[in-house]
Amino acid sequence: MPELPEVETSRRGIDPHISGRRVVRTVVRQNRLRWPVSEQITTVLPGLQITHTSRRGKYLMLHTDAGTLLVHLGMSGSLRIVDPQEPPRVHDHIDLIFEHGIAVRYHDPRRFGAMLWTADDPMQHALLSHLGPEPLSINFDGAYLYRRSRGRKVPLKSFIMDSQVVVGVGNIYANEALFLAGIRPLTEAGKLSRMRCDRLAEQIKLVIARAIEVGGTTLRDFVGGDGQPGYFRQSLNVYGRGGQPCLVCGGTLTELRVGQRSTVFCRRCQR
DNA sequence: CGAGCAACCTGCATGC
DNA sequence: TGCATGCAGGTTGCTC
Repeated sequence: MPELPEVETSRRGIDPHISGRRVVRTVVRQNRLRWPVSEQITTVLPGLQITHTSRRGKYLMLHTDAGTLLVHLGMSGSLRIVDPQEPPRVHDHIDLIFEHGIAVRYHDPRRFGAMLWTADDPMQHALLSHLGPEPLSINFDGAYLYRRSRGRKVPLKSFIMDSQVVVGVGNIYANEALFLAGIRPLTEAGKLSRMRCDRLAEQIKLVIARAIEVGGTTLRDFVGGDGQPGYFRQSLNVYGRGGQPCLVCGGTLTELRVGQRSTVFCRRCQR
């Protein structure tokens, strides 16, 4: 599930339940995620207060005075606020149990996610230090895209999905943003005109901002993920619609693979 | 350095 | 019904 909007929705969902609250206990039922779950989650975190939460790209951060918990949801991860007494379901790998009798429960069938502790400035962490700008920040615009894309021969879609270029543009939103900008995904990144860089940056911002808005109203109490209705799905123009008619021109949407990822676009609307 | 691709896992849809 | 296959929203890290 998680692209940037889902991660931000998850952060907003859990934040009011845990900010300012103390962790009293943690339970790690499965420590084999993408990397082994940091032992500090058991040895250091209990007793510490979560001062606040934040997000960088698709990484969630739970801050304490002694360090930061980095959480990544991978491809199938989700968070829920639960009663710690509630029996865990399959793939409920980790509980962070709080003083006031609630728990943040991490669920991840494919275990592509991560739960890592860092005592230092989290932004200096190897996973975060090379990340590109946030798509909704003023640092991300057409001028930036133009500058970064010069000389690059990769397909434009792969380029905007590169987290070193800009964070948070996953497969769904890459497809959607390119459709809205009217640009074909296989366009060589380095050949994109300055004007089209403006259009693309603008559509990336719009599609992500809208998804956060919708996710925020639909998911409210927590999560982002499994079992939740496909809230953003109804507003998708191309993703998952290969072979079906384009909602704008009626032409048949083309589906192919770009960098091993399913890619859908309209030959007529996108040039 | 850039580009392409395998790999990490499980669940689910599809087709024989 | 059972089984094999392929695919899934992410990211790292390998090879060339």
